[in-house]
Amino acid sequence: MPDHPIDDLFGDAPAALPLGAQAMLLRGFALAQAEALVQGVRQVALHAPWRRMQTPGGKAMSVAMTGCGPLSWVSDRQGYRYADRDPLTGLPWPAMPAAFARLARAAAQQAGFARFAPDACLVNRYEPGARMSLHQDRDERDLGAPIVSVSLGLPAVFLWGGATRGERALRVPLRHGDVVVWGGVDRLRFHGVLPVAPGEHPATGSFRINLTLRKAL
DNA sequence: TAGTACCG
DNA sequence: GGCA
Repeated sequence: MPDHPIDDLFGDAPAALPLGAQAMLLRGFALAQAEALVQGVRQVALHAPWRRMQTPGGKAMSVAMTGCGPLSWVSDRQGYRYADRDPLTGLPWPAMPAAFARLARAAAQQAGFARFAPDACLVNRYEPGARMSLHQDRDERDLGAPIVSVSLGLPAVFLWGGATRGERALRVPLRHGDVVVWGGVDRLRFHGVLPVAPGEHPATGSFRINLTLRKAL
């Protein structure tokens, strides 16, 4: 039996599910905007190409990334940071598509965070087998703003952990159009993504796309 | 340690 | 899944 009320979310569920005191899964929240969001991702990737970043330890991540907005998150042997230019091209990151910021603000408000104004969007592209190990989003200056994470295309299992790496992580299935918002006391929760299973989705083909919107400054 | 290897 |  589950030792958490939402330990198994593979079945049908309400449109909004609490993952913590200040963390919420908004099922299908981005569905109506999904086409515009995917088109925005294509536009961003034209100017800031997909690349697999290196961890500070020198290992390549399995997830291909790009970004948009005044700032975007980067990782290399030097460490994690936000940069105002794409290290690959030397150019400023592409502007954040209006649909991204609009969706993020609406999702944040729905989850109880008013006036969320993201200035950074990290775009993650998962091919089958790609994963993200348990980590914290802690490179933003102002940890008062929430994180808004939008799932598009292939489904994935989201790992929703605790304040320490050791705490058992909840397994949350995420599908096309789902949005997860976390902030406040849950802002530094560990989280990750299990390896994505092979498949095809009408919106994204053989990929899962994840938009992660933050206030970096 | 936003990763992988190896062990049970 | 847990450990280094």
